[in-house]
Amino acid sequence: MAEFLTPQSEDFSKWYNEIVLKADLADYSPVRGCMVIKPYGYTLWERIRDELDLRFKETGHVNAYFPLFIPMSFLEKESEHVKGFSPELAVVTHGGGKELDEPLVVRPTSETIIGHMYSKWIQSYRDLPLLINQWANVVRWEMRTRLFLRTTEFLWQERHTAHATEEEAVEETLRMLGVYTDFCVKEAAIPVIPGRKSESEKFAGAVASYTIEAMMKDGKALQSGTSHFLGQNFAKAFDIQYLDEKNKQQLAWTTSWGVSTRMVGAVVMTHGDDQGLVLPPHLAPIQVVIVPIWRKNKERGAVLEAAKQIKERLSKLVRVKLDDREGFSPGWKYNDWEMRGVPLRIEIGPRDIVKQNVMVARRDIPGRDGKMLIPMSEIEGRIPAMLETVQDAIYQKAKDFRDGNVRDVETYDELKEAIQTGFARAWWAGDREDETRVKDETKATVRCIPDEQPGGSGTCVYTGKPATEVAIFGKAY
RNA sequence: CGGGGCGUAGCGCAGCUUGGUUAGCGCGCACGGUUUGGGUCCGUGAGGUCGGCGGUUCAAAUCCGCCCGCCCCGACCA
Repeated sequence: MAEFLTPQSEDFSKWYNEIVLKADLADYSPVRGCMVIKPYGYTLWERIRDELDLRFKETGHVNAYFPLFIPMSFLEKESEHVKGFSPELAVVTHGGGKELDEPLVVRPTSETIIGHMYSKWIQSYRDLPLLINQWANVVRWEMRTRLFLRTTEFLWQERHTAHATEEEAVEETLRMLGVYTDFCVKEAAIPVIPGRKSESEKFAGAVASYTIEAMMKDGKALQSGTSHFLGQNFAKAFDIQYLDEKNKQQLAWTTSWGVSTRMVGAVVMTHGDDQGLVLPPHLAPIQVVIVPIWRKNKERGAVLEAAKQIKERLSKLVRVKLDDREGFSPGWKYNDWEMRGVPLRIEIGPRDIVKQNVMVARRDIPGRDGKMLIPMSEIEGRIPAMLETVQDAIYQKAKDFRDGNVRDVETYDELKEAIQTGFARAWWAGDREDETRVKDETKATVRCIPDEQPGGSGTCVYTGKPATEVAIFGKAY
């Protein structure tokens, strides 16, 4: 069989680029660093978006929209924030043919403009908490870009909240990390390690950043969502104050958190194989594809009719597509849909019609092993259940892979070895400078201080100092 | 910004070293037929400022100079 894709083992990076293009997720744009998200990729993003949005609304949030342009001076109000973002800002200096009095930045994130608005909207403790989410595009002028993983413009959701007390804001920050974790596990079938960001990795302007870290199939880490406790930093900068029950002015506590189109890349690199994408059934734009088969022209009508009926019956339950394209052999279609990661394929031909069966093939199990005959009368009962089986199976597979590539290490040498193929977990008591040195020496960074701690204490893998926490180290995207 | 690679049909490439017919090949695309249980076969056809500009030459895809763009690796980042 001819090779359609560079095998992952040969060049993972090349595999990724090829599959994103070939599966029609995205295409390069004429503008450097930007991408066009094609319908198939966008539908996948819509599925991610819808699932997250549902969860946001369940946790009491509403959607709104804030403008793309932000006055430059807003960014400058929070010193850490501007320091972090200024190297990657796109700045508009002209409008309507005239130079602007004040340059506008294209939002790299919206803490500042939302902070400004919140200060207007929040007067009393009765206005709190304020919980607003927006789905938007943002622009960060990155030096090096990759489809979905890091593009100059990307889509995301950013949710910004303001609270009366520190406890409530911290609770919100952590609660949402839980929501992201739940989404990743249940919908994207991606095992993640939730935890706290180290000093040097945290968000510009945050008191503390939290993250969910996922392991890609090449052993590298992908930060797949972040949640920030902003303390009163932005409340101070934007004067977000409220009157409490005792008629005293108080500064609010704010949080922000986001998930981006990078999640698409995470799905691709967590589940994909040498045949192409493997999409989790809960997010797959097409969950079941029906491929009709006929030998002679006179068989065509009956097969197509049966295929249509199956589609009709299934379409009430799942996202199903009938591939009735002419001029492509069934084998060609099998490969095509496998490349696109469709979780289940139903093959139906003359033999099946006689026996009232259909052949169902699982994307996650290649070849004959993944095929089974099921009676046509049972498809409504069996297909949705099989989708759940696939969903669970690919999660378990990803989790086994992840767990098999996280090593507990005690020495620096062991750490260096472990991060060649995955993550290292080690006692850690280093500061910002230690982190930088570790990065320079190993190319790996502290991905997070995981929520799940062994307890007790140990010796820091780098400094040798007593440590009370373990950290996850890995090479990152 | 440093290092590497590349730019010839929609995609992937050959041709360039050693300048010389009408610039080829595979895939894809269009049409006709054949076929379809794991990437069918045959035929016909459309499609090119050879990345751009300049130079050398009787003659440039090919040699020289400058520029532009893209991809990969590194420094920065969700």
